[in-house]
Amino acid sequence: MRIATWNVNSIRARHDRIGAWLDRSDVDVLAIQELKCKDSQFPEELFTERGYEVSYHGLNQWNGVAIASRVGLADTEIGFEDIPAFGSEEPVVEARALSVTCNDVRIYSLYVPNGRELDHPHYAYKLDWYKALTADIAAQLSAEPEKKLVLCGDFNVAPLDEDVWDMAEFEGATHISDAERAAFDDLLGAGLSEVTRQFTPGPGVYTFWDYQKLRFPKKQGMRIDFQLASQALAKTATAGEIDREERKGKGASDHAPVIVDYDV
DNA sequence: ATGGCCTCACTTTGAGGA
Repeated sequence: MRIATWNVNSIRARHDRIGAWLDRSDVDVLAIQELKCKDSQFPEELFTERGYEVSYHGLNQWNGVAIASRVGLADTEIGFEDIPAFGSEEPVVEARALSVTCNDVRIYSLYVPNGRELDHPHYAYKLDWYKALTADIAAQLSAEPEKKLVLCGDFNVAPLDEDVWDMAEFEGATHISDAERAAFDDLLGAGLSEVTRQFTPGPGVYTFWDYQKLRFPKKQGMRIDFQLASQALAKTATAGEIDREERKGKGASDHAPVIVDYDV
């Protein structure tokens, strides 16, 4: 079973590139983040024409998550237990989490909040979001230790110093702070292993390159997109890759697809 | 040439991204 995660940065702007990528990537399941559209604008035919079922959740021009599968797709859940809301006036639960079951594997598509600045309310929201997600996953794996489950997504944390091109550039910035890295580690502590790094070792290996300042040609990126699998699933991982070819050329997303093959 | 972006919307500037 071949599973990919990809922050596409607008499913409408990326429509043709996503179709071409599906045609050549041979993935069974694709977890998508940053749809940047509401449900009524979602291009279902992009997936159904290729034999994929698809579940999606988009509220407006921000965020949005989906999962497409050609090996079955059941029990769609939007959000997770006690998912935090954001906003001071009228807090809103954003479209950042969706899960489905494909071929007996519970699969999540997650778009973790960015955090913006260390002293911004969005940063506290990001940490709260991690905490609630960790509690939900820990409860599931505690109740069912052999459950096959994988969190796919844009985690908006660079767990290691080598996951950014220059730590000096990130002094005082989000994505590399101790609290964010601790939140990511705590999530792993719920019973998950990050399965992509073993197949794509660094340094200098990234999943995101900013559109600005020629970050991609200069090889200045960040590793922030991952697959976190429960032990029962992680032990079946046989191969993985970051498709940085997909970052090339006009009209690319700023994130590359991250693919893992599981022997299930 | 020593800086260089992209997407969306009640667009023609501002917000958000990371």
